[in-house]
Amino acid sequence: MRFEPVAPVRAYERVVEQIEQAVVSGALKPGERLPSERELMTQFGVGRSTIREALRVLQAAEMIRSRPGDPRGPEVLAASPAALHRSMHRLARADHVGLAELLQFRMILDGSAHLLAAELRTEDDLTGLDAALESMREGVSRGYAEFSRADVAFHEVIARISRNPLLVVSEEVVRGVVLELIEDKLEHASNRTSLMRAWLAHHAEVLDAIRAADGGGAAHLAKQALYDNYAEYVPAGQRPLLTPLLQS
Amino acid sequence: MRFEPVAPVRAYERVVEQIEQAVVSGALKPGERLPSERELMTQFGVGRSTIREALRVLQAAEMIRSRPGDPRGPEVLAASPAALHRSMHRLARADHVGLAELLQFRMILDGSAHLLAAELRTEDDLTGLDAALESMREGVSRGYAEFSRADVAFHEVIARISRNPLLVVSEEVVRGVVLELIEDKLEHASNRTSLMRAWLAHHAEVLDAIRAADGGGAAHLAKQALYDNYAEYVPAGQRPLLTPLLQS
DNA sequence: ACAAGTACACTGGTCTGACCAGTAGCCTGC
DNA sequence: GCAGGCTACTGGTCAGACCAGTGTACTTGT
Repeated sequence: MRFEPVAPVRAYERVVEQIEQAVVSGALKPGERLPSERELMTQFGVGRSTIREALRVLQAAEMIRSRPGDPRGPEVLAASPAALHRSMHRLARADHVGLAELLQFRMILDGSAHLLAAELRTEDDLTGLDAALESMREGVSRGYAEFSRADVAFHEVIARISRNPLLVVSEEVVRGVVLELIEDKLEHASNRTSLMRAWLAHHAEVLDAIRAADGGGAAHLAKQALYDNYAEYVPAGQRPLLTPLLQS
Repeated sequence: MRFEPVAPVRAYERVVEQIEQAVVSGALKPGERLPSERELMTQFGVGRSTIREALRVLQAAEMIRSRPGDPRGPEVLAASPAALHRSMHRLARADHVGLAELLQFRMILDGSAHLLAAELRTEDDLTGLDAALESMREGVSRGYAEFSRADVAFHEVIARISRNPLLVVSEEVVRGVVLELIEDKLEHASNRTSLMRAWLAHHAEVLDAIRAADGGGAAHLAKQALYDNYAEYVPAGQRPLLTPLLQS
């Protein structure tokens, strides 16, 4: 017989627990309102600071939102990937996670997203991709910022077609962190126009593979493109981490 | 010229921002201590309730931990996947992320981890895997709980060999969430011994592929095993989401 | 009758001050 | 040298207060 160590349970944790339970059980649906802090304080039988700390925790988890002056009370929010985004972002910026690991992870996610997109795409999806590619083409002549935004939009369409929110969020986060790490180096790139043309050509190729429902081909193109574009920023000693992904 | 809507910035948010910045920039390393609440209150020039709400937010993000009575003050924690786990768990229990998406994501992660492991494994890694497999073999006769723990250990070794913390953490989190979702169904499985034997055989097969440095083979085996074991719990209509991943 | 404007009751955000139980380290007494 | 108590702190909680802001209901002007 072993005994478990007991942790003291704070009052605000009990409050969080009860409210969270009400939300995940569906007793409180998104859009509904919590009682005001002063009302909660009498219902739970604790002081207002305790209630407020509990609400802060729930607010940090994107479960509720409170606005000063609103007599209807704090609002229950729908589940959103924002909290996932934040915690993954924090983890990715921590130590032991360098550009090599991020790029490796992104190759995995991007490759899989392209594979799924090629297999699952509908006709509507294809027209959406056509439109995204078209605005990239326009973006070439309208400056790097515009082009970059169109590029992001293209990737988002791909991720959406794969119909997996986890994939979408993870890829978005990793892409953001990668760009943060190398944006200063990208700034100095002199031949940005030719880079944009190369990117455009690559996306056209990917779109062809997706249209042909060639999942393996699309995945390989995506991973190869990431490698070609970013591997130069990875320390040479770590590049062997990336090459195995290019084979499949 | 467009103007952005401005959101009122709360005092506690500024406090969170500054402390978080100090942590991610490395000015405050894990194990170090923050000043006491009363000291922070004078440094930031705000009241204690504001400081406490900020600390609650940071604590909910697993960045700090405070114990009453400790004169050294709140402790800065190392980056941990706990927050990621919580937010992914919450998202998984919400709509739009069901078992199908989780399993799909896990097939991607697990497959990639096995691929990388097969390509990057050293001799030491192989002996580690042999040991893990051996304790699984022992676990068969020592009950499901023991076997399950050895199974988890095996997966952790695989993930570690792939040398990518993001992959390790993501896989761990997704595996945990998947198990939570179906653990009640697994409880009732009558033929657990034969299930364990099948799992064991599969792991031996995977280990052979890794030993042979056959990345594609190991990845395919891993994904196929996940599909074989868990697809029955996925609604039939969503199973086509999983099959494309088995082809590569 | 209706629109515009105003008053009010209430919201969340913040501060102050207080009390409590508990801890870590010092400091005594042996 | 060491066991035991002492003390100055810690975080957890509560109570009460003030403020700027909001939504609503009511009043007012037309």
